[in-house]
Amino acid sequence: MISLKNDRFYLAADCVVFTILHKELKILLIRRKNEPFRGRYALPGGFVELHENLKEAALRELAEETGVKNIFLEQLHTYSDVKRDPRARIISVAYLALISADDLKLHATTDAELAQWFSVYHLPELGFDHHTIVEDALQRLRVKLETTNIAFQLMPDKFTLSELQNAYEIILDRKLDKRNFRKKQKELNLLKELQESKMEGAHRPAKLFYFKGN
Amino acid sequence: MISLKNDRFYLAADCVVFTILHKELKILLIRRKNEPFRGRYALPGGFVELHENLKEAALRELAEETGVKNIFLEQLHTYSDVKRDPRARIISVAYLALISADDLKLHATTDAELAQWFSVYHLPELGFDHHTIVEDALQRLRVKLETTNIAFQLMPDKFTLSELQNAYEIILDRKLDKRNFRKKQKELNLLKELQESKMEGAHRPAKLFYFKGN
DNA sequence: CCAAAAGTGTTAGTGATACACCCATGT
DNA sequence: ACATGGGTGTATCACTAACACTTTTGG
Repeated sequence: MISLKNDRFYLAADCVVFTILHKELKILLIRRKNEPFRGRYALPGGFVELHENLKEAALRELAEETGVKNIFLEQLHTYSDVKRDPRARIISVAYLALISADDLKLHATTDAELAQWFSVYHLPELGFDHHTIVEDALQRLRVKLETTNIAFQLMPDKFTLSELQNAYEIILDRKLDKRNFRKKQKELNLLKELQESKMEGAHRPAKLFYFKGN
Repeated sequence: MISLKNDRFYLAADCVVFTILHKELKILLIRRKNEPFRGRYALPGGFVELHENLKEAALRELAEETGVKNIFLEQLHTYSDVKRDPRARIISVAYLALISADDLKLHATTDAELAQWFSVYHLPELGFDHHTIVEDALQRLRVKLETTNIAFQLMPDKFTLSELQNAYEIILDRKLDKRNFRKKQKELNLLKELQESKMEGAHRPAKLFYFKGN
């Protein structure tokens, strides 16, 4: 896309990709190579092409910029302020994306030099209206965490109950009660206990579970 | 808009306007004067213009097609299937709109001949993907009804508790317990009782309330 | 006095919260 | 034996659900 015209709309799909890494809730940002906001960070994303729908565009952009596939995507909101992009009339459809830190490592690519993970609590300055988008996404993530099974999108295939609880605590930014958390998980009946245990550190090994739905 | 080109995107804002009328949950549909789907019904809406954002476009279209102003609007979802409009690549951003049947009468306009209210349970065939949009909107309305104060957007300024309960029952499509409903409203403390009563029919007059927030 | 909708409390059940100790392991 | 995180049950509180009769009016 060399030059943008002022007699039409352009459509972009931008992704707020969350993961949990090093006990922090992180989002993926890309350092911009071009104007506007050259050198600043922004959400991964780009222009939708005429032959694809929005979700396809979001998946394609993510694959190109980060190498990630099979990612969980949910449409968040569409941003349309007339002046949100100085170049032209660009409408951005934002997606909430979740990925397990495990899956991440498998897909590192060449383009990855420009991509970087930031704690949501220590973001750099972002281009466009991307701060607003990130806030909306975080809010949505929290609501969904407490009302759906979305959390498992952030977990590896096998995980311990403490790891799961940690994920909740990190996202909600508050402590949860261990016994109540485990009781609830048992009642929800979404997890299947494995025979394996996770051995690490000088303490009792933790049982591993996987998400079986119901 | 005479002819549409195939080298670009067009943006539309479409509204699912709910109201409660004659004890039914209704949505507003417009009979199409032009191809495609000429003669069929479709959601009110139209093309976004370059100088306005999506919400402004939705409000403008509603005003033009129905004369309604000051309506409650919330962005619902963006629909982008490549083939959703046979003419060109048209992306539709759908809005959930709520209006009190009272406010409605005040704003009837000339264009209104083409606009008509239909029970959500007895819709005619709709053009485009508008059936999907309506279903999504209804689902969202129900969730919001139970988690926010959105219901008051559908009520007149003054209303009785029975009228409010009726609105809930009509939207959720199930009976609610009268005593529990009233107790909950009292606890929520969002209503202010007026001195007036509503006298109609051969029975005890009902106290009127208005929504004061908190 | 009859019909019709308004109005009003109590009880049981279910889910959320608060809280403290023993267990299995590595060093 | 000690340090570390894993694992477990019970009591209280808050919210939801079920349920029936009296009141006020117009006709």
